[in-house]
Amino acid sequence: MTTRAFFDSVETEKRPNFRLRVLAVVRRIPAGRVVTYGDVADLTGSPRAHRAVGNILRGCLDPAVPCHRVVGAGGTLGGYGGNPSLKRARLRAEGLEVSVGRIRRFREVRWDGRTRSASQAC
DNA sequence: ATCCTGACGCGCC
DNA sequence: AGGCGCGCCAGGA
Repeated sequence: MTTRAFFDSVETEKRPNFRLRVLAVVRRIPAGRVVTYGDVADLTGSPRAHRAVGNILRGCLDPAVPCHRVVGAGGTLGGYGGNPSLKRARLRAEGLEVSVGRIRRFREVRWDGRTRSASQAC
């Protein structure tokens, strides 16, 4: 199944597996951009499921899912399976600045979920 | 079906 | 400014 077909199937279903929706959203996050757990929950259609989102990402080992781009509210780092340093490294590798456990210029790098391509001006 | 657990969020000390 | 506690939701036992 193509990526597009996968997204479509997820979008069209009324109440598809929450996990699939979460993964679908996370996969859309452009490199160099971040979203909060709450944002992901919102994009999946369950605005208050932010906590469940973290639960889902907890056991996500799929490299196709850039879960390091999912951060805490306000730009806090959030969790990463006990490897916050790895999360920082990956974010920095994408050009993001992290200081004292917070994403710098969070407002600017926060992805709104609208664009799928990373047309991000530095 | 019920209870418990969190990679959370946010209001309140 | 920082920490604590309660609320919330989907999964798994």
